[in-house]
Amino acid sequence: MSPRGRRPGGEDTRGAIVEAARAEFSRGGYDATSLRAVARRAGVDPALVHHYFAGKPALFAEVVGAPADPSALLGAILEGPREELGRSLARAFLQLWDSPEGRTRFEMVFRSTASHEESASLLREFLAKEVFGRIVAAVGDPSAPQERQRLRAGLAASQMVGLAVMRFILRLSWVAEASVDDIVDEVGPVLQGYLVR
Amino acid sequence: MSPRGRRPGGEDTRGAIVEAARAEFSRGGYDATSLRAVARRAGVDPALVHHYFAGKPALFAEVVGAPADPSALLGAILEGPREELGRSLARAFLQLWDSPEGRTRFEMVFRSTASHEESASLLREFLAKEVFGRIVAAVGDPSAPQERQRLRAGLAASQMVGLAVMRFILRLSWVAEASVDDIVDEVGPVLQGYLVR
DNA sequence: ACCGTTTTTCATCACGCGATGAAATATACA
DNA sequence: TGTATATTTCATCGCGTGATGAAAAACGGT
Repeated sequence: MSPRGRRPGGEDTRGAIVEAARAEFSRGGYDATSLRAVARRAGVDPALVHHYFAGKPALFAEVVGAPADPSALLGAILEGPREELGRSLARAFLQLWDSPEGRTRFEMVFRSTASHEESASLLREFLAKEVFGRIVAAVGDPSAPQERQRLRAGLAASQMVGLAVMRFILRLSWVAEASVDDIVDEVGPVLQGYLVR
Repeated sequence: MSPRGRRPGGEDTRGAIVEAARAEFSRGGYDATSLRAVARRAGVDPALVHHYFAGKPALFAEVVGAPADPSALLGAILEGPREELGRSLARAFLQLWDSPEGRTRFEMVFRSTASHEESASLLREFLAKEVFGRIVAAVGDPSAPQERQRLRAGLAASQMVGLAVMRFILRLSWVAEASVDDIVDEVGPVLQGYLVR
């Protein structure tokens, strides 16, 4: 490969490794991704990956830990008109995931979640606390018991997760090839029904 | 382990291997499951797995290929009263998956789907053709373009898949611990709205 | 009682994995 | 210039994997 020793130009090798890791993790998930494959893609010796990151878990944490955090996005939606909440949510999530990086991030998290119990816990707690907990708190409908509200919020989340699975993982053509607008027309009212009663 | 040679009693060793494989595939999916782990669980030498099955793919095919086929179930539902279709579907799928073996099968297929592109194609085609294609054909609403109907069927499928992911994989407590009746009350009308307009 | 067949373990092979410590080279700063 | 430091590859180790061929033991039919 390259000669030994430090490279001439001021290249961001560490960044290249992270980028390569993101690509590899997003196809195949956690277990199926090898440090050697990451190194290969980054054009780098496997030992260098170990030099920068303590091990595979640390590398994974680095990759998923740099979040385009959805809190801001969510806040804006929750302050919009209440009768548009379902459609706004649907559109926001779809646009978030339809971007190339969002899509990549979703696939990555999903695949790792499926194959790695630890990731599932992380994602579960994040979703419950940071996303849907906030929604429940914001659009609270006092006429229903809290249990019911939470179930409804969970089902709204289920609809979005299922949608993403169909569109990005399973790629069922009826869903994968539909336009964002058409999907928002259908899913918006459903979310509205779950969340604002 | 055991002495060499054939075992005394008329044990169904092949069946034990299949059972062990089912258990192992269902936790960890395709890639993360090793033939050695299957053999270990079955109390058998790894080479014996190879004796009965040509290799890992063949073993996997054997395990997922024995289907409790949902066609019959589906047929019964489609002949029931149309205004109950959403609730019937929701209840049927939930009961199917809530049984221990159904749950296991779902986890297995899901994990393999997530980590193995080939499985995703299989599942996609099966869902489109055998399940939701039939629903669309049966409850066809001529006032909407076929494209729209198919999107709606796909979204109904998404809701059920997402529900199962939340309940069985992510185990978000709000959804995982709810009763079947409560979920049917909420999801039934949503499916009804997607499918029968 | 014999012999062919089936079932089972044993002993390997080659390979890819994650990890580690040492060596080589470029940069940074005095 | 000289020397400390950061960056990078090299050479391994030990382990688990999927696969294969041969040997041993029980069964089944005659």
